[in-house]
Order: sequence, then structure tokens, then C-alpha cells
Amino acid sequence: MEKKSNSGEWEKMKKEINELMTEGRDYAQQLKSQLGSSSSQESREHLAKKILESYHKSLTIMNYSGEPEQVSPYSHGGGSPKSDDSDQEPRIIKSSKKSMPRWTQKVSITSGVAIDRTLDDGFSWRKYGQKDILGAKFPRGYYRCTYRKSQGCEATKQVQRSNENLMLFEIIYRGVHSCSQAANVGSTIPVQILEPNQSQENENLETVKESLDIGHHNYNHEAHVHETASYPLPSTPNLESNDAYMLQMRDQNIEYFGSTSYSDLGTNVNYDFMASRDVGSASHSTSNSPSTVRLEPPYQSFDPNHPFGGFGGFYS
DNA sequence: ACAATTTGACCTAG
DNA sequence: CTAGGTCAAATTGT
Repeated sequence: MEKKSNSGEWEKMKKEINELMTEGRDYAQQLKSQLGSSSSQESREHLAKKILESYHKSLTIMNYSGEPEQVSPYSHGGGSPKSDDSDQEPRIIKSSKKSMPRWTQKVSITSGVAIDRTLDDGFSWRKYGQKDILGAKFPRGYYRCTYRKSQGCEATKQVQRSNENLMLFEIIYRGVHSCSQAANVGSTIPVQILEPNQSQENENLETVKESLDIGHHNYNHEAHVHETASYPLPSTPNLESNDAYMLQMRDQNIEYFGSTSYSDLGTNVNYDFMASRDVGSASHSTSNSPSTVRLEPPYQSFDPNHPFGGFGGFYS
């Protein structure tokens, strides 16, 4: 009777480790898919770092037992609230919605580059809901994989636009793609940072977030956030008017950011910390201008893409 | 006509 | 009770 009172914690640890390993695997997949492509070395380095991080954390958890601060990573079930999370069987990775990995992607849109190639990831999303978030000026869009019914892909994503920065979009991905499209891409994760389980109670979430945004991304000492997506919208003064409209289209495009080749996207890697239900203040994510504003050689041109009234080809 | 989207209602957790 | 998340019927676009 020395140490056996932590059965619950052990369960948590198992879960955490499982998630971490899954994330690491995803990262590895990304890295693998990028090896063949002409991706920036920084990106690969970043991925490698993330992989190592996942492993490191997993090992740390395994070697350390005594963190009572671990809260369930999925505070708010959301998805299916009916089934309780009874972790009974140590089965191998069950398709539990709660165990779904989550990662946040921040996308900054800037004029200069076109996301033509980037937006063609091959992932199809279907909007299934929209909700007004407290404190958030703009509604949050809920999307699911189009193949959810066909192939049972449970991947979902949420798109939330910043209150102030219309060019800042926070896309939260949940779950992994199990559809053929995912297989095509090879990596379910776009290009962002997966979120371990340490997203517990971050008192200063916002602070941490912003800090990470500007000065905490010291992963690549040489990477100057070259990834900046640009959109043909900054030219419009009255974004707020059409923002709602554009937002939708935007998210559609943004979702495709990263995946195959994210040579030119404005994705700001940020550690995502579940905002829990604390929207009251979290909504104030003033992602001031991150140093991501980078004008890359204009591959195509943001002209052809007219989101105002007629998206390039989508709207006739 | 089909499929995706829209919008409101409903549900559950905190 | 409130807020977030999902469902489902209605609508719209192609």
C-alpha cells in the first residue's frame, strides 16, 4: 500500500501519453510528407522539434507521477455530451471524441501573396453550425469533414475570427482525418502546433498566447515567420460590413492552409490552450501584429481572386 | 434535383 | 442559468 492511490491519475497519464504519441505520429507524418516536397527547412525543423517535444513530454509523464494539476483536456465535451468519458478498456486508441487531438492554427491574412495553391488541400468541409460566442464579435463557424457520413471521417474544425484583427483567424482542428482525402494528403494536421495536454488552467491564457505569438516561438531562431498568407481583402476599408460574408469564404480557403506545401501562408504557430469555457475574456485575443507580415514573391495575384461578390470560380 | 449552406431550436456541461 | 456545441429543417446556389 504505497502507491496505488493514483489509479485515476494513471488513467489520465495513459490518456495524455496516448495523445502525445498520436500527435507525435501526426507530426512525423507531416514531416514525412514534407520531405518529398520542397518545404522550407525551418518547417521541417519545426516539425522535428515538435516530434521531439511530444516524445519528451511523453517520457516525462511516464517518468513522473505526481501532477495532480492535470485537468481533463476536454473540459467541455461539446460533441457528444451523452456518453461519459469512462476510460475503461485500455484498448488501442479508441475513436473517442474526447481523445481527439486538437490544434490551433492562426492565420494572418495579408495582401501580397495568393493562397491559390495552398487553398487546394483537398479537404472538404461542410458547415454544420454557427454560433455567436460571448465576447467575440464574430460568430464561430463549425465545420465537419464532408466525408463524415460516407467514410466516417470525424475531423472537425472551428473557425473563429479575431475581434479586432479581421485578418486574424483562429482555426481549431479537432480530430484527425480518416477519409481518403486525408490519406491523399498524408497529414491530417495542416502545419500548426499540436496541442499537448498541458492546456490546463492557464490563468493568463491571453498573455501566454500573445507572448508565444511574438516572442515565444523561438523554435526557429532563423525562421522569421516567413509564412504569411495574404488575402485580397485588406484593400477593403469596410471589412466589417462584408466580413461576415467574406469570413465564410475565407475560412473555406484558410482551412486549406498548409498541408502539402505551405510555402506562403500566413500561419502563426501558436500554442493553443483550450480556452475552456472562459470566453468572457479569452475573446480579447488581441493578436497584435505579429511579425508575420512578410511579402513574398507574388506567385499569382490577388486580383483574380475577388472575394467581393464573386470568388474566383466558386460563385458564378 | 442535388448538395451545401443557413438559421433556429435543442442539449449538455459548468 | 448561461454559454458553447450539435442537430435538423429550411433555404439557396449550381
